[in-house]
Amino acid sequence: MNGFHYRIGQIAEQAGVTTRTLRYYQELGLLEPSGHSPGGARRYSEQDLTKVKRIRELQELMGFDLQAIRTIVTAEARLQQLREEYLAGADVPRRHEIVREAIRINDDLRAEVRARLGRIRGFLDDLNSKAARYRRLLRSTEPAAAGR
Amino acid sequence: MNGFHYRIGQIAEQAGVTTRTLRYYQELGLLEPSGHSPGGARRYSEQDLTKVKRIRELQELMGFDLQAIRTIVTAEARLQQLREEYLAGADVPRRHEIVREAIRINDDLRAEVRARLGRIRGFLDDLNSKAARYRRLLRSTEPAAAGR
DNA sequence: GACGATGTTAACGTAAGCGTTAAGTTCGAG
DNA sequence: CTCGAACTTAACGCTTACGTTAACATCGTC
Repeated sequence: MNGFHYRIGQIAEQAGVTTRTLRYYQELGLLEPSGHSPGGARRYSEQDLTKVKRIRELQELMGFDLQAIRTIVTAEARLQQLREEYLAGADVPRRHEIVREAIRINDDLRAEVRARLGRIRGFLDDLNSKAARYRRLLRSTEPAAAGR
Repeated sequence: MNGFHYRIGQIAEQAGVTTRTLRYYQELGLLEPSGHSPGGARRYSEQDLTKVKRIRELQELMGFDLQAIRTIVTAEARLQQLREEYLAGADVPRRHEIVREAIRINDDLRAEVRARLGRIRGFLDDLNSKAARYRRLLRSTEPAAAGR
């Protein structure tokens, strides 16, 4: 059902990384390919591609190292696992446990993202007021120029 | 007038870095101490501390490497130089040139910061909708619970 | 079934950003 | 003037996140 027909080179290109990077992520336990060819070559799914892009986002936008990212994606994989258990009709206490953990991880991450967002906003505000100052300075040396 | 009485260890502590980091920044031409003691020890000013913090912000918030940061802080140092020339009564075309360059650098940086801000916002939106889904999932398995 | 493109593992290499150590010098309080 | 804390340069070390190369296997198209 869930197809995994993509080769490593294709996923690498789509994600904007190299094949080395994908193998390295696997080494770290960050991203296991969804399947393998008869001969043993890695085969990836579209979900895998999404995961790679997510890892990159966490790296570039949040500046996390791969160990921290592993914690996050592991938690998310657990939720995926829950969905399967859920569909298979797992016992309720177990479901609760996993969802609560997912919520906790998600909330932590959200808090960090929000904090970062705030800091960047402040940084941008600084830049904006600097920009205004620069332009005032420019106008003050060029007082008689009308709009063009 | 402009005092530079701080020792490297004090600045390092204030900025949350080590002395090694400050010396490394100097190696890279990122931050020259404002002065020296008679014996040759580095002496920093409060402005220097501000610069260090700025470098750290560009590193942590924007993910720039130190080479890119060097370009930015160099441009800002040029503006500082302008102020001195300005006060000394430099010729107008030169002032224009430098201010325009400062504006260009500032605008480029602002564009990058805004882009990053947008991406992080999108990322946060994703997390928020995920959070909502998780909580719905939790409520669906716990239908009869009132507020506690 | 040939064969070029693409894949495999294993190993060493590399750049950035400092950490650490060594061996000596200077600072400043008493 | 002394003496411990803080500084100096110089050099090698270390971690992360891959890049690169070698030597070989497999894929899939003709």
